[in-house]
Order: sequence, then C-alpha cells, then structure tokens
Amino acid sequence: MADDHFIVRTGLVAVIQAESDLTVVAEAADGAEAVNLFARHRPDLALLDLRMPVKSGTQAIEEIRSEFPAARILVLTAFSGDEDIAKALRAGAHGFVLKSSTGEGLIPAIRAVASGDAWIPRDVATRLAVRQSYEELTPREIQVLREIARGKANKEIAATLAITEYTVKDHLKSIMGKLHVAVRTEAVTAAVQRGIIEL
Amino acid sequence: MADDHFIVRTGLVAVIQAESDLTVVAEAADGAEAVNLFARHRPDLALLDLRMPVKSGTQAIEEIRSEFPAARILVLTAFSGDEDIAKALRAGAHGFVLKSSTGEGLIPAIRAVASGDAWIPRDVATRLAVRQSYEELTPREIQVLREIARGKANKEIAATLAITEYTVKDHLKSIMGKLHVAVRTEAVTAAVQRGIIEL
DNA sequence: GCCGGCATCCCTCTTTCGGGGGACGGGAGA
DNA sequence: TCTCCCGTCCCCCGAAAGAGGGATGCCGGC
Repeated sequence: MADDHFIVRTGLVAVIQAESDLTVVAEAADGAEAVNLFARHRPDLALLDLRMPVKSGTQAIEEIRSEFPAARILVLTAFSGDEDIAKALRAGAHGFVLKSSTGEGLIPAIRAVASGDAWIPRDVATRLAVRQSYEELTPREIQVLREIARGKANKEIAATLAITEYTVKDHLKSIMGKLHVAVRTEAVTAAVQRGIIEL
Repeated sequence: MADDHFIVRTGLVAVIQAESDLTVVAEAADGAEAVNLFARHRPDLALLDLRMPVKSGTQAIEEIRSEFPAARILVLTAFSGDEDIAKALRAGAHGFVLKSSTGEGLIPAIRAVASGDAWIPRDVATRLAVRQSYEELTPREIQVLREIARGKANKEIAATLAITEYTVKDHLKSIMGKLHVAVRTEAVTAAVQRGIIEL
C-alpha cells in the first residue's frame, strides 16, 4: 500500500486490518518505494495513490506491471484529472477507489480486484467518457501549453523552444482545437482541470 | 474532528487515540456538522480540515469562534493556497498541521494548541510572508478574474457584469498590478495557486 | 508506396490585450 | 473635513493574439 500522506496510510491500515481476511504487508510513502516493496513482498494486491513524490503512481504501475505482469493493482485517487485516471488505466491499473469513499467502498474494491475483476466506479467511468470527447495533446503541444500557463507570450515561447513564433501559434491553434476552447487562458484552465498540466 | 474523507478521519482517530491523554469525542464529515458537534460536545480542541463540503473549514471556524470565543482550533491542511491559510488565521485558527505530516508532527501541535499556544510550521509561515508580497483583491476584481479564468473576453465580461469594457479593463489592470503579473493567463494561474479562485 | 500525424515555417487580416493617461461619485476612516 | 479606496467611465496606441489560408520534411503503419 502506497500513499505519501502518513495520516491516510494509517487510516487505510486501520480499515483494511479490520477485515479478518485482509492484511497490509507493506507501506510505501512514494512510488519508488512502492515498486521496491512490491518486488520484495509480492502481495496479492497493490493499493496505490496516484499523486506521490519521487515517482508517480502511474510510473510505479508501469514498472510493477512490466516486471510482474500478473500483479493486481487498485488505484486510490483523490480529485484526479481524467487524464491521470486514463493514464493509470493504460499503465495497467485494474480498479479505482475515490479517497472520499468509506470502508464500504474500499473493501469490496479490494476483494474484486484481488480476485481478478475490474472495479471502476460509475462516476469515474463517466469522466473517462467525457475525456474521450477531446483528442490527446502531443508532447510538443503540452510543452507549449506549460509555457503559456506561465504567462509567456508566443514570441518568448518561440525563443525558449528555439522555434519561430509561427510554429508556436500553430501549436496553440492545435491545442485550442483539441480542447474545444477559443482562447489561451481557457486552454490552460481546461488542461489543468483535466490533469494534462499542473500549476 | 472534521474531515470529509473517511479514510483520513480513520487515520486521525488511530493516531490520536494512541495517545493515552487524548480522545476524539466526535467526528464530522463537513463544516456544518463540525459546528453542531462542537456546540454539543464543547471539546478542548477542534481539529478541522479547510476544504469541506456544505460549509468550508473557514466558515466553521468563524461560527465556532463567534459562539465560543475560548474555543481552541487546529487546522489540518493539505496543499492549501496561502489565501486559505490567511483566511483561516483571520477567522481565528490557532495552529496548522500539514496533512503530509506524521504523528510526530500532529500530536505536539494538538498539545500546543490545546494548552493555549499557537502552532505554525515554518513553511506555512514562509508562505504567509510570500502572500504579503501582493495586495488583496477586491470582490469585484475576483468576480472579473473568475470570468477571465473561464476564457471570457473583456467584452463578454462587460456584458455579463453589466458594466462597460473600459471598466473590465481597469479591473484587470488592477488585478495584474496586485498579483505582479503582466498577462491575464498568468493572473489566473497565480490566483489559483494562491487559492484566490478555484477551477 | 501512399497516407496521416507531427513538427516546422510562412503570410495576412481583424480583433483583443495591455499600458499610459484623466475623471468622478460614494463610502469608510483619520 | 479631507483623504483614500472602490467602482465606474473614457481615450489612445502599440503590441499581442487568433483565424484563415498554404507549404515542407519526416516517420510509422497499412
């Protein structure tokens, strides 16, 4: 089980240990630790937070799955832009639990994922459907978007990325088209809400 | 003790009950419940999350302090824009604990605040100092800023707020001046980071 | 071998922003 | 009272931004 908040880990342990057939075999505070501990303990299931220092939950999932293809992985997510969830799914997660859920939400998810089923709450599934209404941004576009979020003008972005202002404007056209927005400011807020970039 | 996440509440209870001289007398899942339970139980200390549904932590603090001026209040905050922290302080909080902190961070804070001292971690104090480097936005300015965050053009904002475009531009000038930024997009990101607006 | 997506460059034109100034009524406080 | 801040309106002007076109080279998949 991995989460960077000590309080949350304590809560999870308390909830899980209350079930006679469930045991927490190891606790990690970041993604890298999670990967190491998984290899050492080979648990029936990994419960991972997505936002963690050192190595993100998504990265941890990828590494665990590449080394142990049979690993069962349940993601614990708080606010989570849809982008994070989609990435975690692509990385190989089998289920999601929202941090706001009660023990009655968590325990069945653990049992389901451990026994080989998937577990995707309806609202998470809905957000994934919404997510599909826009296309994926290319790495270059995300790079440009990050600069825009920092308040840079097209000319400045062109200078830092060593391209012309024309190209920056083209990327921006593409970004706004994909996100279905008309101005750069909204492109930034939409991207933040979807978890494409962070502030 | 109040937090909207069941898992967090469970963790807090576990950590606090482990101390022989500390007891959790009541748990609330939102701000309104927190105010009610405080009035019923009159605890030595209230441990409150800032971001809660129904009624925010800050509102809860205000109401508790206005009814029970001697109430001792410790705030539990996760990421927290500086604005939230400053508001909580003005509302009458006596201390702050970061959600990432361990039991060794939480317990001394509880004891300190309960016994009448303040408890402000160094990094929180630093952020407050940073916060003072910009002036407070007026209600009208925040209203304009919210529209800007939604991607509205000055002309559109003027229409929805029933003022002229000149006035919108003037507010925007003032906003950018106060936040020390040069373009509207950066004004939005700066305001979000500081907790002045949300997305 | 062709097609699509990515990244790049280029041009034009209209609209919007952003910065500078000036002005006024109203309310809160020294 | 006088002053400061808020909210409002107004003007000018240069610099961005956004929308429309067209064009090239490269890579990977069918």
